[in-house]
Formats: sequence, C-alpha cells, structure tokens
Amino acid sequence: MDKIRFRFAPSPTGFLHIGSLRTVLFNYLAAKKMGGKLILRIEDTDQKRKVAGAVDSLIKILDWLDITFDEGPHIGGDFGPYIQSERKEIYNKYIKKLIEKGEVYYCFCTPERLEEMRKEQAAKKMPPRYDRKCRDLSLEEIEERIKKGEKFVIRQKMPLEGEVIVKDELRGEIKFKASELEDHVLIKSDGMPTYQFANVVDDHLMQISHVVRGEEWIPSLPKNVLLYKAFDWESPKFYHMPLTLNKEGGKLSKRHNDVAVEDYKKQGYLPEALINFSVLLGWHPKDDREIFSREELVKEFKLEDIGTSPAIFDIEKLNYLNGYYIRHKDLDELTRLCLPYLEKAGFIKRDNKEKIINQFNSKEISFDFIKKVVRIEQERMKKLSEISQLSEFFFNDNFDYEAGLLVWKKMERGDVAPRLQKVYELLDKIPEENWTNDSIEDALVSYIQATEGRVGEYLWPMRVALSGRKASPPPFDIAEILGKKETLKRIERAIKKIS
RNA sequence: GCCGCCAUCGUCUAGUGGUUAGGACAUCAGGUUUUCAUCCUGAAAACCGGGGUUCGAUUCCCCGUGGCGGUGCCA
Repeated sequence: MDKIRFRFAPSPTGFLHIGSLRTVLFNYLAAKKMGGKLILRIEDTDQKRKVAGAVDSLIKILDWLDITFDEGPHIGGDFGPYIQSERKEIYNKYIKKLIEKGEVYYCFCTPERLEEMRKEQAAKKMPPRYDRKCRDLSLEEIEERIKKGEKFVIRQKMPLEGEVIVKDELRGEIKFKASELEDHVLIKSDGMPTYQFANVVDDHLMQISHVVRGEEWIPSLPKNVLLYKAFDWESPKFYHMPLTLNKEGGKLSKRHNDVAVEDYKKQGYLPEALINFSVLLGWHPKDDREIFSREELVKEFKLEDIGTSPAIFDIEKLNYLNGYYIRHKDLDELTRLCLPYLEKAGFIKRDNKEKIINQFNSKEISFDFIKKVVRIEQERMKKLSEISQLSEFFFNDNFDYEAGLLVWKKMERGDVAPRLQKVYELLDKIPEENWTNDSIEDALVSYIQATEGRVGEYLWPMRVALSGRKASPPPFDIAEILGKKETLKRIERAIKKIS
C-alpha cells in the first residue's frame, strides 16, 4: 500500500453538515498536499434512512465549495461502485471468507430478545452487551434454522480476553479491554452490511491509506482494527479529528443551530470564508497568519498539525472572515452574487434578457447602478443577505423618518432648514455631466470652509435627507448614485419636513 | 453505570522544564476633519484542582473534577 489515497465517506442525509465540511476539507487538503487522491464514497447501508436526491445535493454543495474528487459516484473510477448499496455482492463475497475462517457467526436472536436482554443488564447495572448466545451453535442447527427461514444476522467474534491496542496518529496508542468489546453485527438481517463492515471492506478494496474522520469513531477503532486482522489486511493510518461543538458546548444539532452548509450559503456566506473558518477549527500554521487562500492552505496544511481538543463553533469569527472576504471580492462578481438577494427582497426583478427592473417604480436600472450601490456597501456587509437591508433607500424613495433625525447632535433644530437650503443651492449649480462624488464634495466642502462652518451641520442633515437613516454611507457617495434630480428631490422633501 | 477522548484569555488557538505566556475574533477606549462601516493605535482578558518528578513546572507523570463522545440489525 504505497499510494496515498484519502476518502470522504458521508451517509446521504440530504445536506452537508457543517462539521462534515471540516472532515472533507482536511481530507482534501491532505490529499492535495501529499499528492494523493481523494475518493468520495456514499455510505447508504441504512435503507431506512435514505433521502431522495441526497447524493446530488451533496455533490452540488461540494462543488460550490470547490472541493473536488478524483473518484466517486459522479465521476467514476477504477474502484467503483462508489455507493455502498450497489456493492452488496462484494460484501457477500467477503463475509463468506470470514465465515470460512471462523471469524464470524450466524446469530438468530430476535430484536425483542436483545431488547429484553439489555433491559435485564441495565437493571443489574451491567454494561449492555450481546451475551454471545449464538456464538457456538452447531453447523447442523444453523443450517436447519436457515432452512426454516429464520432471520439472522452475522456477528464478529471478538477476543474473549486480553486487550486491543490501536493507534490514532494524532493521539498515539489507545488501549481497549477485549471484555469491553461486543460481538457486533456485520451483516444485518436484510442482508445489508453495517457501517463497521462495509467501511473496512471498502477502505481496503479502495486502497485507502489514510482515514481522516471524526472523533466519534474512536470507540469503534478496535472493532475496525480487529476486522482488518481477521481478513489479514493491513490497516490504514487513522486520524480522528476533534468534534465541533455549539456555543453552549453541546452537539451541533439541527434543532438549535444551522448545521447545513446549504443554510450558510443561503444566508450569504462565501465558500472562501466557510473554508477559512473551518480549517482554523483544530488546525493552524506555524506562524500567526489566519487568512489563507486555497493555494496557501494546500501548501501549508499538515495532518500532524491537527489538534485534539474539541472546538466551539463561533459564528462571530465566521462573520468577521466572511466580511473580510466580501471586502476583498471582485466588484463585478460581488454584484452578481448580491442580485439574488435584492431580488428576493423584492427590490428588483430580472427578466431572462438580463434586464433589471426596479420593483418600486417599475423603471429599468442598469447593472452598473447596482454595482455602484454594492461598491459603497461592500465594507458594511458581513453576509450577502445584508445587502437588501443596507441598500433599500437606493431603490425606494418612499421611505419615512422622524424629522428630528435631520438634526445633527451639535446643532439647533432651527438651523437645519437653512443649511439644507444652502446644500440644495450648491448642488443645483453642479451641471449634470459633472455630477460626481468628488465634485459634490468639492462644492460643499469649499463653501463650508470659506464660511468657517461646521461640516456636520451640512453633511448630517444631507445624509439623512438622502438615506432616512442614522447610519449610512457618506452623503457624496449616495448623491452620486442617486443622481442630481433624485438628490435634489430628497433634499427638498427634507426641508419641508423640518420647516 | 461502564469504556474512551479532551482540558491555555468569553471563543479559535500559539508556546516552553526557567517567556513580560504570543496572535486572531468578540469586548472596551482613542484616532482617521457628519453617522455607520472600513482602517490604525491602545486596554482589559487565560495556563481546571490536588499530589508527585525536578533546583524549578502551564509544560512530564498520577489522581480528581469538568466537558464531550461511545455504549444500536444508525452512520
């Protein structure tokens, strides 16, 4: 086993869990870094839990994250099929080998009996464990019961005594007492393998060299290792990543948190931010940098540098990172990303010819107009979805605000109207073709300086007149985008309001 | 209950047998000639507890405590 092969093996639940994102990511980065391959395998051996379309949506979101595979159900490969439910014959073939070797046995115990047994064990304060009733059935009895049509499962024979020492590459050796291990089920009564069996068979057959998975799998490591031994197979190296917890230190669950990467996408988190955030949970480079491009990550990532203590998912840091990536995003691209949010908010409508209509006044607006809006709100956005709340006044002139908001904190209410009147006059003198951010600022500031006035007395009321808000981008920027006519109209309205 | 993993600022983390225990997010204060945001500067903020080992432990060992995970014909 000299080739380097990693795998991501999710069960198709219909969405990509935010914790799984880190698992794929670490597998992906390690594979890239080490020049190995990354395989996608779908673990759908639980027929009861099947979700329609789950594989497609999984691949779609991974694609959005730009996490790509070398082999998988969507692209094929030399070790397929890559969906476990399509590998039933393979498991059958391999369980037969184990039967021949005497490593496993048929068990006819019914779920009812098992439940009762566990109840009794619990009552006696004993750990719940299969009592190995069927471990030593005679060949004749087995044949007879199968012939009679009795349902059965196949269990692995665990060592009765001694200890099993396994190795996690991050933590070192971990010891388990054999007596703690259960003769667990390998093949279910519906003929499907359990995770424990399919996982080992597939990892071996697909020549996986490194298994990077969540820490919740450590308890089954001895079972896995024993299975490899039963087959006489070499086992891969195991890396168990620490779990991600929610703010309260509990499990990141669907009930209380957004757990699907799709949810974050919907809110307007960028893949770069999600990835940068995820990678920092349990990994860090040798120096103090925290912002990484994909190339840098591939270059710097080392499996050995993964930590072992659990991490809490802190949305504040994600928000910061997302804001950072939004600020550094190409403007055209960012604008395109914002369009769906403006559309969803009901500000604009796009027809199929890329025509954009302002929904408030039914007039056509240009992509360029929206681009300007996005440009000045760019530094204020933490998520793409915030663009609508931040920019409504650019699209809708029918907003209302308290007249008192026009009053700057260091001025008298009675001074507002005259100041706005002056602003109006100054702006009115600027010719349409000269209507730019700079010339507007020029006209106003030079006047204010010449008269030794305070800028706030002019700019605060002007800004509120244009935006109706106590917080917004600077008035010159808004005025330029709004255009001369609309700007003057809004100032006029404010003057009436405060007079 | 039993088994296992883990333990540095509120959070993500760096680090070492002797350090002023470093960085980032968040928080607070100040600055960037209107507000918000951005940006800059600064502040406050941590080695879970008890035993060892050692001249000396945050660091190594043991115990305890706490958190989490596992204990399924789920994965």
